Amino acid sequence: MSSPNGTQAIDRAAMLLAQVVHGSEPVSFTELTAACGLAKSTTSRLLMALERHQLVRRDSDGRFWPGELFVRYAWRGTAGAHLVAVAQPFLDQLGEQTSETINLGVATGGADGGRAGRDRAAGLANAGVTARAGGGGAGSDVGASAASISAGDMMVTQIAQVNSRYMIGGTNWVGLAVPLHCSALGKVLLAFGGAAMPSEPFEARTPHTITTRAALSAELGAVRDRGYAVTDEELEPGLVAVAAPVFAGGLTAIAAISVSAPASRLTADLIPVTAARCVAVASALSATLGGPSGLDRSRGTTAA
Amino acid sequence: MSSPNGTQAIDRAAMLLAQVVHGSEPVSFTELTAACGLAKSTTSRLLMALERHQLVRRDSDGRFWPGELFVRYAWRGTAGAHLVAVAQPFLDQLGEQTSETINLGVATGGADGGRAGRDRAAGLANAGVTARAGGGGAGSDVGASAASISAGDMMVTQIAQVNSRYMIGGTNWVGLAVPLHCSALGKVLLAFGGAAMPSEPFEARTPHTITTRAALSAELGAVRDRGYAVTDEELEPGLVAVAAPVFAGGLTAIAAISVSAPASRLTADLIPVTAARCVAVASALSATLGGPSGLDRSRGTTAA
DNA sequence: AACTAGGTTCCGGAATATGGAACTATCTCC
DNA sequence: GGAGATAGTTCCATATTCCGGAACCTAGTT
Repeated sequence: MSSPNGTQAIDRAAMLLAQVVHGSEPVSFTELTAACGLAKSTTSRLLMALERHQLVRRDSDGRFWPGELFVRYAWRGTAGAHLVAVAQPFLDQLGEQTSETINLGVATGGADGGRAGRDRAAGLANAGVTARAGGGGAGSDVGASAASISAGDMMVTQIAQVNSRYMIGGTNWVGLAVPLHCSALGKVLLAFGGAAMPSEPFEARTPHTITTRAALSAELGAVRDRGYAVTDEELEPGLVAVAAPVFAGGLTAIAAISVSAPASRLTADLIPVTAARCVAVASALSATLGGPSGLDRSRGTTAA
Repeated sequence: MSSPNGTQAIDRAAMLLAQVVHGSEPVSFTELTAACGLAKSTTSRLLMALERHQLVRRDSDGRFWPGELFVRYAWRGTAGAHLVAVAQPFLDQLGEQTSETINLGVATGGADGGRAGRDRAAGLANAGVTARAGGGGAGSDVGASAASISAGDMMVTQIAQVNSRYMIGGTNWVGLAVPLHCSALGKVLLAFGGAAMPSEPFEARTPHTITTRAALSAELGAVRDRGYAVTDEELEPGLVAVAAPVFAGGLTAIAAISVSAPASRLTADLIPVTAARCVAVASALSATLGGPSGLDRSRGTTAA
């Protein structure tokens, strides 16, 4: 009835799995039965099967975490490539809409920089919690002294690109890292928690570059309000760009999507509509990645 | 018969999923039916169910990749914490065996450093391949110019710890980053591809610190041969440590586990046996994460 | 146009998953 | 310390759900 596909068991198991992987908190057996509306016995059987296959893991409190298969995948080093693969159709779509250069960027660098830094930060922040899972010995000191690491600023690296259809447009920027304070991608990551504030002084790439922390903070507030960032000849003379954040189920942006064009084409009147398209596409990607769509970040738990 | 648990469908689906996530290459439908020994119709039904739930993804060639749920998880930022959680029981075990300070370390930092750097590197290296998945527009330039990013050396950051049982032992090093060339964790990461070679000159932390690239290269060769690294008062006078690599299904170490002690306790005669324990535990963790156990890295595909 | 490869849909049959109830283990409160 | 509540697993008869062979479809090849 509910599954006209002949895959009821798998649909249910996948539902459980999604619940476990989705939430940042570990989930209890009872919460899962309730959330998925399954009988206790069924839930138990399914979860034990998932655990057997390392798709979920149980801590000593009996709560469920994403299993070893997920951890392995995350550390395998292919997640970056897969983000590009997942994002590509979205970037293509934006490219078709705008005809301009589209980029996907992530934070990198810093002494404890980029994704590594955020992983580590999250790891350390949660370590007090997660250590409990160990069950046994001395894990209690874990979690102290996390904040002291920092030197060298983060940058934003462009990891995928769709080329402009015009003859004048962005060259190939894939692999290129640029400062956060003067790029649209960077401003978005800063505004939405995807990167740490760089240290002063800010390099003045052009006469329009924002060079003070106060001015940048104000700008980031505006970015949060609008939901997108703009750089108007702040990185390179004649280059205008807009960017919007990509989320993956968390509160912080994991990446950003930008549209870049010569100032002569991306004029002031065109910026809002272009930015809106950029935001829409970034939101769609976020939704695909399980994040809250756009700026509508409010829900707590999933209902039945 | 095969599944005495009443979860045949899920066992089979999990088997398919493991095949897809395990391999670094995308897997074709036919390969999956063969590898799992299932009927075409069954495989088709199961895979469609998995795809519906974003557990696998199909590219334009019809081959299967890990799904959005995995990508989302990997970028959610909790993978670091979960590595700690998964590793903790192993670290505890090693702590009980040795009574000394145990650490789990990962590479961080560098201008394109740590995990971020490796993700990016992998992403860029594979982008030519994965971009095809996009189906549509201009992805062909993607993949060029990857190698040019580097400035500032990587370090190794300790992300979990088990304390020594002795009164004299390691203080809390969680969150602390140390140079690669003079730490056992760092040497292991360097030897097994988990970190990039630092630039000269190497800081001489003690009179025993290795300070030349040639000497370090030779040492790393020895580390690869032995399967573990030793630092004998090279980081701090009186501090001796051994470390072994952790793999997660790839060729490069994702982390390392170390045993640290005062030189007076971890004497030359004790080093081999302690190192052997460290290697055994690191291999066990690698196995849990799906990596080849220890140094025995040879198999290609999984058999039936 | 016929053939092959790769994959999906259909359908009857029966193996398999289901869920209520019984059971065990752990807390909590009196 | 015993009764009761809470959390989760095992059991078992039932029929629902999944299985797999065969037909079918779509592209690419000769």
